[in-house]
Amino acid sequence: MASTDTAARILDVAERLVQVHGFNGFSYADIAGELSIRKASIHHHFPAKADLGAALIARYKKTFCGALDEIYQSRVSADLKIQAYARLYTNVLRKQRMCLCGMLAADFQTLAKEMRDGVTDFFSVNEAWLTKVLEEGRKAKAIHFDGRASTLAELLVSSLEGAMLVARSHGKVSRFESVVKKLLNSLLNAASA
Amino acid sequence: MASTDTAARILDVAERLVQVHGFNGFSYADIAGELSIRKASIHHHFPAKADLGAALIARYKKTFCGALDEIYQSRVSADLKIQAYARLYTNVLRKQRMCLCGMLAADFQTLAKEMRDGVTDFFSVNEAWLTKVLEEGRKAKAIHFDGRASTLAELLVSSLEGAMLVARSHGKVSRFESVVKKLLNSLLNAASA
DNA sequence: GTCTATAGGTGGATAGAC
DNA sequence: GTCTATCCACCTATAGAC
Repeated sequence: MASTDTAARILDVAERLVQVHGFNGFSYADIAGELSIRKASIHHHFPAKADLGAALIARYKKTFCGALDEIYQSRVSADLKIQAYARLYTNVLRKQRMCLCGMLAADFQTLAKEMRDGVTDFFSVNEAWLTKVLEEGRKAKAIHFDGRASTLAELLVSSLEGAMLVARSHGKVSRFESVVKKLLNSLLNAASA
Repeated sequence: MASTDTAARILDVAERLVQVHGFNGFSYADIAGELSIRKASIHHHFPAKADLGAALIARYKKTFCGALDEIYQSRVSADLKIQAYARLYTNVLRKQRMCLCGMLAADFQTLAKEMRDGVTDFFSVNEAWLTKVLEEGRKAKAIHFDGRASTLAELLVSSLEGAMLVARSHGKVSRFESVVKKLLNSLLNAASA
């Protein structure tokens, strides 16, 4: 249907605008201009901007979780799974974008409750996935680390989001890549004390 | 003078607003309302919003660099200097704020050139300071790490900024603290391979 | 579903009196 | 230096024709 198609194209443009300019850095007029439609048409699909934002988060989360499932089901060692996880971030940065939810985390205090909950949940899902992979990897002796896997998972998410954030202001993907390489080497290959 | 005083109070309020809501998440009306002055008075001190933003960055950088100097001049070992550095971030987060320049890094694509340059320079200064401390610490055998100090410095800045960003959406300082503890333990106390 | 038209408000910014 | 008054562009959102 044209309806579904329009909604998807609106989400595509809005997603990029949020990832580049932030949730308060774009307007319905920007989307309308790019798609050569009227602002009112966007309101038909997403009555309020918060509705659009919530839909963006839901779709992004769904796509991201699909990628996580795919990585998890690939029968490779845990350290390769973590590397594949990091590549998800690299691919976003290559498009000169920030992670959608990382960007929304910056805008957090200005968001409607539904959007806030979506952002928080996105990070929780990521941390839960990493925690699982880390624990299994430690059990299988594929990776070595001390302490709680959940803390290490939180550290990985934090560091990857932060590396994207800072790298964007330097305009260098290479900087992100060297930092991530260092991060994974230090955290996952370090000999247990 | 009342002038200087007013300008400083404007910067105080604006700084908090940027750190909490982002550069595109507040207006001159918000500042005027809090200080019970008129918007025109703010324009007298800072004609355009970009002028206000540039002044915010300059002041923040100056304050931050002062703190860095103080830490550097304290005659403690490098690992304690790094810990003191991390506490600078913790103190910001305790006030329920994001690092000013971390927030502006999210808004980066929407900023005027002067502001962009200020943000980029803030990170460069931080990384240069950390690189110096790390190299001296390695030489003195106070800390141990492999590879280039500058890469580790970039990783530390990235991770601290990211940990603030994500912790804010969880509303927990304790999460930030445990992540930072893990980060410093893993990176600075790891046995050299 | 998409459009025109418009409401009702807020954004940053300026002119000029005091 | 601060104010009142105002400009105008833009914002989110809605009503109603097609």
